[in-house]
Parts: sequence; structure tokens; C-alpha cells
Amino acid sequence: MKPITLKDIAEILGISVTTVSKALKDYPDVSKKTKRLVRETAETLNYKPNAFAVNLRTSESKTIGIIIPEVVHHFFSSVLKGIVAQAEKKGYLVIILQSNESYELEKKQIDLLLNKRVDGILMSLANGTIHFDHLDEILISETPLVLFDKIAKVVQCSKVIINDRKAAYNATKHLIESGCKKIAHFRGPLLPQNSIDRFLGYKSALLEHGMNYDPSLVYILNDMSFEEGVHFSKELLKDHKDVDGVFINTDLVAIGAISEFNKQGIAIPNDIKIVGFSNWFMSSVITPTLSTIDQPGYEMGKVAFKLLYKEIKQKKKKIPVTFKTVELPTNLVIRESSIAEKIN
Amino acid sequence: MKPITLKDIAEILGISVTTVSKALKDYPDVSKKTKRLVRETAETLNYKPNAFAVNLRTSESKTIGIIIPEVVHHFFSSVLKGIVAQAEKKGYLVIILQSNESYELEKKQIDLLLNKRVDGILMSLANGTIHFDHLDEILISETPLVLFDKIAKVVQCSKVIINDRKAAYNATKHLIESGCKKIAHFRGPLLPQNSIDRFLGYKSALLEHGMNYDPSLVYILNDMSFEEGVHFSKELLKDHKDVDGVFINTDLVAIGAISEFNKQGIAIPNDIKIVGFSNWFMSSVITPTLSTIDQPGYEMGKVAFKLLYKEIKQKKKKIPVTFKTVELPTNLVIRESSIAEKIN
DNA sequence: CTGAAAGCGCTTACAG
DNA sequence: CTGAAAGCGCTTACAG
Repeated sequence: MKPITLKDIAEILGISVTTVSKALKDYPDVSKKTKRLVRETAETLNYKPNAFAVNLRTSESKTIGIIIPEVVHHFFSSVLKGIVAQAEKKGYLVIILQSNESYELEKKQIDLLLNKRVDGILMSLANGTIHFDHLDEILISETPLVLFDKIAKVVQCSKVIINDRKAAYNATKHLIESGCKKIAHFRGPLLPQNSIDRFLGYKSALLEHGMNYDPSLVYILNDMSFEEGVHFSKELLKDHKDVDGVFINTDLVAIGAISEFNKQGIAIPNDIKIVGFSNWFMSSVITPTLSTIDQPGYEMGKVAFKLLYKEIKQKKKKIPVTFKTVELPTNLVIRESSIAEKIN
Repeated sequence: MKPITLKDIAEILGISVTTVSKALKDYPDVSKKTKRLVRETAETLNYKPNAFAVNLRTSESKTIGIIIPEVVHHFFSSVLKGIVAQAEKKGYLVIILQSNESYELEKKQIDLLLNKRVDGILMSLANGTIHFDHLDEILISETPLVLFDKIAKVVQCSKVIINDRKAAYNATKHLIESGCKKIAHFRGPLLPQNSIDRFLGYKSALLEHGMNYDPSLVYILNDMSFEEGVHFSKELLKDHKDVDGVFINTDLVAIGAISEFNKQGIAIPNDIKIVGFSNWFMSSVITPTLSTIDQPGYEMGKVAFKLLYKEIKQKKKKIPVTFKTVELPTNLVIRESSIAEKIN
């Protein structure tokens, strides 16, 4: 069954393709009668404009691309959900690609999206990404780009972030105020900005509260898994028997830690207090419930798309684009794992 | 900066657009010298074929669409990951849409994909989907369609499923063999085929092992959340004090149940045994670890794409398509939550 | 109010 | 081995 075209409708009604096209797009210079006729016919035949032709004519695809490090991940899938929901509202479709934390893949995927001529790109960078020439390609092609969460400060584009440093500072400060004297940190890999920032927040909270900063209390994680939470908790207990607080880079790892501490009979929060990061729903549900930093994934996706959408519109109208960095608020959620001991 | 076109290259080299096009596509009837020249120039200018024009000419977009009920969900995001990975290998990009379990949204999204003229569609149906005329639209448009996991048996297309009934049968049988005398079931909503099938498997396992089927032991869940697991565990303990086993539709709910049983001091597996469904990674990590049915999400995504890809190729070659239903094996994973009591 | 014509950037059957 | 020409299905500036 060949799809119906404008030409088909034009022939049936004995009018020109031009008029059919204009009638369907409700141009003011077409008579009401013709419009009605055209619309009825289009309806009856179930006419659908050929998107390929429209794309070619208008040079836009009404499609954007998103590259994230990992799809099976609570935070990123929340962001994805926010993006897709918002995009659909504005008539945009979303192509999803995942870099698996690899620079090489990320680079290749940018090429794929650029070749596809998407109207815009949304990205959160891979841990393996150390230089950013591949992002320059996006900028050179004048494709609007918005980075979120795992960003590169040097890249000239709009960004949506949280203040990782401040959030980590608050988490650590909260541990101090709950009475912790020796606070460890399970941090992410060395490269990504957010694990650097969280580490810096941790460190400055210690120093500003007159506490020692001891590098041996900082453990560098790799894949940020539950298993790493278990493993490094064991290490921590071996290395520092008197540790009484941990600030952990992400909830999944923190839940691994809780599970290990529970197993070893270390009482949380009495022996050791824990604060995680991300507010994964499991953290409100584990025993003990986990204090954490609420990181608004869905909201971040929504805002990132909105920024991108605005840039796409501006580009179309040839208005010069000014880049914006939106910082979303985070929130320290205090639960059982970090409450101060009751005074006996 | 205007993108480079074939015409640009042709003009620079003083040859025709035809020859440039053929040279780049390595047609045999172009001289080696011309090919080399064209390629070098294309390389230097960073030529990228205009995908819109190629789409229009070839009537294919090298893009497929996927509609799933929910992105933020371990099983579906695993499927999505499998699809995206496999599609990328074959040069296809994936548009992601989510129905939020709503028939209306699902219908609208099918229209979006059809209007976009994707080369194929992959779907897992919403719980709210009761009739399937919207799927007929896909078939009428002759767009290849593969359903996975939440399918409709009556729809004429390829499918990737697990044998929910058999898996549920095995889960329940395992509870019986572990010594349970009174086994409850937390099932999913009434409509989706997979919650029906799992219920039927539960029921037939009981009957075939000479046990009573008592409808009051079957609880119908709605959103299959952790909270529902907590809630219905409370109900269950109120209604049936002597229950000693539960087969639960999905791990998240089962983990809610475990958490509530733990809280009430009901010993798992000694007082009550539990088997879940899906093998979410948390189930291997909770205390006690949860027995469950391993449901291969990533694999399902891979297979679904492969089927779709084959149909896309066949359609292109005008080979008539025969629909296939692939049933992926599941696996009962026995952990602490269901082991038989030791004989004292 | 209507329509002929050009053009978006490719691909490919055909001629030479 | 090379190229002129047609055509994919639209949109839109322009003429009448």
C-alpha cells in the first residue's frame, strides 16, 4: 500500500499541490471551502505528511539525541524520563544512546547523531572522557548542545548541574554536627567533575570545622556498585577501627556499606553514621533508612530539555544564543543512618 | 556554516554530482583515480551525507521506535539497553517513548512513530491496553512490529516472551517442595497477559500437587511498588495467620514484603517462604536474599531487535515475512528466602 | 484565492 | 568510465 501524498489529494480534487499543502497548513490565503474539502479528503485517505520530505525541506528533524553513560541506572533513567516527557510535549522525539562510560563510544555516538542531523544534543559525559574535542564537533556543526550532571566546565554550552561541592559539604557538615569525629569518604573515580567536587566538599567541610583531613580515609571507587560498597566497608573497618562516619558518593554503594556493617554487627548510626548521595528510592526503605542528598533527576531532564528547546528555537530565528548554567537545588534528607545518639 | 554537499565536491573537482555520489558509494564503474580524488576531497571538507535527503530517496530512516510502559524500571531499562546496543551494531538509532501504562498515550505514541516513518517498532504493552486497534495501524502501514514481554496474543506479529505460566508454576512448585502448606500469591493487575499467566501457573501448581486453591490467598496489586509489598504483607498476616509461603509477582514487591516481615519479626524462611520474580540485583543483596525467577531483560532486548531487523530486511527485499514467537528460558534462582527448614 | 516553478540533496536508471 | 535527467514529497516565494 503506497502512502497517500499531497499529489494524490490534489488529483482527486482537481486542484494544485500548492493549494493542498497550504490548505492543510491553514494558510490564510486559501478559501474556507477549499480548506474544508482538502481536510476532509486528507482525513478520509488517512493522509500523513512524509516526514522525510518535510525534514529535507525544513532542515529540521524534530528529533534530539541524548547520550548517557548508562541506561540501567536509577538517576540516569529518571533524567531520561524527564527529557522524553518534556520533549513529547513540544513535539520532539528522543534518540537514546549510551556510552558505557567510554570516551571512544561517546565520540562515535556523537558522530551518529551529527550524521543523523538531530536538532539538538543532550549529554552527560562518560567517566572515561578526559578531553573534549569530540564535543567541539557538535559546536562546529552549530548543533545546540546542553550538558547535564557530568559536565565539562570548559565546554562552551549550556549546562544543568547541581552544586556537588556544596551538597557534599552539607552532607559532611551534618555528620560532624551529629557528633562524628573521624569521617571517611567513598569517592567516585578520579576524573569526573562531580566526584572531584563531592570530594572537595567533603574536604572543606572537615577543614572548616577544625577537623583533620586524612587522605587515608578517602577510598576511590571504580564502578560505584553495591559490591564496591561491601568491599570498601571491609577495607575501611580494617584500616580505621575508630571511624565513626562515612560520606558515600552514591546511594547504591552506601546500601552495600549498610549491608556489610549490618552483617558485621556494627550499629548504624550508633557506631558509625552514613550519608549517601542521590536519594534512590531504596534508601528510604532499607534498614536503617539512609540519609542522603536528594538529586532531582527527573527535574534535571526537564530543565535540560527546556534549555535545549530554547536554543533550537533561537537558532532557527537566528537570534544569537547565550549559554546558561542552571544549578538545581539539592536537599539533605536526614534519616535513621545519621541521627545523633540520644543523650542517655 | 553551510554543510558540504555532493554538489560542492563536484564543483571543486569539475565533475558531475552523479560521479561524486557513485565514487563515495564505491560503485564499480568509477575509475580508481576519480574515487581517490573524491574521497580525499570529501575527507578534507568533512563531508557528511545529508540524512534527510538520503531518507527521502531511500524511504528508510535507519531508525526504529520503542514504546515501553516505564523507563525507570530495572527490567525495562535492561531491555532498552539490549535493544540500543544491538541496534547500534546494525547502524540503527532508537527513539524511546514511554506509555506510563496508559492506552491513550500508547496510541498517541504509535502515531508519532508512524508519522516519523520509523523503519520498525518494538513494544511492550501498557497495563491499560485492553484492545489492540492501535496496533492494527502499525500493521496496516506495513511497519515491522515486534512485541516483547507484555504482548497481545491476538496481534499478528513476531513476539519475544518468557513462559510466565511455566515460570510461576516452577516457583510455586518449589515452595510446595520446600514444605509450604498454605501459599499466597501477590499478583499484578487483572489485564496484562503476564500477570494472568503467572497467576495461572501458581494456581495449576497448587492443584497438580493436591493442594487447595483458595482465592482469598490471591492479592491483586496495582502499581507493583515496594509500598504495595509492605501493605499487602500486612493484609496477608491479618487475613491468614497460618500462611507459610508467598509467590510474589515481582522482586520489588517481594522486597517490600521481606522488609515488612522482618519488621514484624516473622522469620524468613522459617515462618514464611518467599519467591519473587525478575531477579532484580537487589534480590541477591537483601537480608535474607530473595529466591526469584531470573527474567533475562537484556537478552530479550537483543532478541527483539534481531527479529525486527530481520523483518526490516525481508520487507526491503519484498520477501514475505513469517512471524515468529521466541520464548526465552527463565531460571529459578534459589536463595535464602525459600530454603527448606533443616531437619533438627 | 489559486497555481506554476524552483529547490531541499540525494540516488539511480539510462545514454553515450 | 562519466554525466544529464528524473524523481523522492514536500514548502514557499512569486505571479496572476
